[in-house]
Amino acid sequence: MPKTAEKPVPAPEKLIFAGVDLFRRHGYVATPVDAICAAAGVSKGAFFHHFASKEALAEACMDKWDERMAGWDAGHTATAGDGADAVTILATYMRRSIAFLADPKTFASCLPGTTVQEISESHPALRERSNQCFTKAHERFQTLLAAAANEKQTTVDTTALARLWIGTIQGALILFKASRDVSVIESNVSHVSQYILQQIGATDAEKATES
Amino acid sequence: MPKTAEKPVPAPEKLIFAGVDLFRRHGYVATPVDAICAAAGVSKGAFFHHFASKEALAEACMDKWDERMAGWDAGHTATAGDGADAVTILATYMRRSIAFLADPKTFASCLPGTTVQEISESHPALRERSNQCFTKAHERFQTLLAAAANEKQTTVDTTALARLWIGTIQGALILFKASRDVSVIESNVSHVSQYILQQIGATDAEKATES
DNA sequence: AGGATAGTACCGACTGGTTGGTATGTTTGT
DNA sequence: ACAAACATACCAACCAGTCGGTACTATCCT
Repeated sequence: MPKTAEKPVPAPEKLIFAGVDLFRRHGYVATPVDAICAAAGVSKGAFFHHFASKEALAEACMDKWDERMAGWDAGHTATAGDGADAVTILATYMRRSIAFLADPKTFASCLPGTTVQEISESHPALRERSNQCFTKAHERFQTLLAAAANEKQTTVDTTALARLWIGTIQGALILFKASRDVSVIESNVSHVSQYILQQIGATDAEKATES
Repeated sequence: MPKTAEKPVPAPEKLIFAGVDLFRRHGYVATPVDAICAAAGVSKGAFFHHFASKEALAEACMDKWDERMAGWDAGHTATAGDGADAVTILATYMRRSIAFLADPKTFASCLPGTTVQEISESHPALRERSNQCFTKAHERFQTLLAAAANEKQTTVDTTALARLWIGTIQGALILFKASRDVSVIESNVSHVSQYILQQIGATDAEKATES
């Protein structure tokens, strides 16, 4: 047996993974440190060895979340970017986002969105992290938006439209959590994506890109 | 002193009032019963005399919230309803909603929206109440929408548009909580109100109603 | 080589404070 | 007198965070 590597996932990573999952499902306040440890298969001693506090773990989770979302965005543009025009890239990005958001397996709850509501007035550092997640996602989307607008020679407030996109997703997720009806996500987000394409000046043909 | 009436606000009402306020600001989980009692100036014994549990109070708060929102909606339509056409009523309703939502004194946090995120997976009864609040608000808005669509002889999915309206508000409030920037609310909600009016088939003149 | 030293990762019993809820008694309106 | 409306003291469970200790490895001194 010549070192048949069996990577021993380090405790911090296991804790972050479990934290993201539990915080998303039960919220920051309602998730006890013990539950995170149990889910990660790690002792409490190890937890506080690697993280100064529960809040510190939450911050790390937020970073992880942003990393994941950035990865998803990058993964998309890498696939669709080959030779396609900017409007098509934007349109397919939005269409794929809908499918991604509506899939209960991968999504159905946004970490910063869930967290910021509870801790907005009590944990300034965590609020700031949540805001950063939104800002980063905003910027990534705005890039696609600006390219499309430039291609169409239209002058639009890409900042406002990007905020609308992020906000629509957050709102749709809340309505989903209340109603348990995934169709809200699809309905709301696709309405807004139509509106955005229209503001950019896309033709009807461009709006209806293949999946 | 011939009974110079000084209505002795009953304890349940005081508790509901304080509950709505605290739950909105700190969330359901992070708000201790003691804090609600202190804010209401009521003893803990009185609390559990009137409410079976913390969850029962939260349900009552949710009802109170719905009542308030319904009152606001009714108050509006009573003012604007005199002889005005349905499209104008809808347009001014949405415009006034923006001002209402963006005013930190009266709003900046929605009780069912804040609550449902935390308790969606742990308190089914509370989740159902939150959903009811959304449904009721949805129905009230859909009425305005249907009247306007009927007036314009346009066929639109008023259910979808009403969900979009509610969702947009929820999303805008999350982004506001993260960024502390009220302009997100104004920006997002007015974009969607433009979209809705456009779907209804309103003229540009109708879209730009006086405040 | 090998023993002392030090640093890192980890364990789990424990602590001090908090929480939702209760038990028991007192006041108040009728 | 009797019940509803309160008040106070209390409890068991729970929670974030601590602390003394162990196992393992790396480094250094002789």
